[in-house]
Amino acid sequence: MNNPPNAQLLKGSLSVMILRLLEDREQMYGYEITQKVKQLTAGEMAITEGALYPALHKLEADGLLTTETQVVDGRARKYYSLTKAGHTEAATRLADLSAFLQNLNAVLNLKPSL
Amino acid sequence: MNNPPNAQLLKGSLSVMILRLLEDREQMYGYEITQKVKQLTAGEMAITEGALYPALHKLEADGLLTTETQVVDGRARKYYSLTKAGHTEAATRLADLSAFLQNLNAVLNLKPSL
DNA sequence: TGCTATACCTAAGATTTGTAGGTATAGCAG
DNA sequence: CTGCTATACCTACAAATCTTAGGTATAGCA
Repeated sequence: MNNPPNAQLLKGSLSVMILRLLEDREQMYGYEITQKVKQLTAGEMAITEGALYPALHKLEADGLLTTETQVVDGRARKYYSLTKAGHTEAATRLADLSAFLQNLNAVLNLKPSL
Repeated sequence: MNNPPNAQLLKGSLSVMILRLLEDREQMYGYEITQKVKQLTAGEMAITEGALYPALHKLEADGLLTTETQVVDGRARKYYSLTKAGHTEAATRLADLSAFLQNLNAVLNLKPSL
């Protein structure tokens, strides 16, 4: 009933996913991000908290995210949202990722010169 | 005239690319792989030797590749080819990568529930 | 009382990669 | 013949990212 943990494929995509999710929803907290990713991938992809929280802290330290803590139902939530620099960076990284994936596909499909 | 080195996007794709290239060409040597990747991506992607050679050695140690050294034009070349286990592993990793990319796309495009 | 879900966090280690070197031959330009 | 570029291999160290494996705490249900 439990899907296997993520393979170690493609490290480096986590922060891009975080930025993209926050582009779309304006404000999210950590646990919500883990659940959203599970939902969007039908449970096939799971973000571990040991990766997520350090990544969020780094993005905040880099000035791309700001935080606001709220208490909901007796539990603390730390909401993250994009700064102006975060919006810019999100666009840049998505473009970079898109270019990378095109190149990756060019290598894996091996169309030319054959 | 020199393209910037690869961003740190998507670590973990190097060994998959190696396996895929060897699926297609049966036999390649290290330097040839770096040139092939440059060619396939119009110079946009460059595999560094500091990443490539350790990766090749690991794949060989894992029993996925075998080597054969030849001297061509006075220079030694170390040709790599897939073992039987290497062929199997190549197929597995390509399938895993494909699944991962679908999930990644599901997160980045954010279609459902909006 | 205990388990699950919610919600945050960190430390230690593994893995992968980039940077920065090193060695050596061949060939061409000056 | 000297120096530079291309070819062809390699390693060591550091940086970055992620997994594993914990820890803390509240709420709710069995």
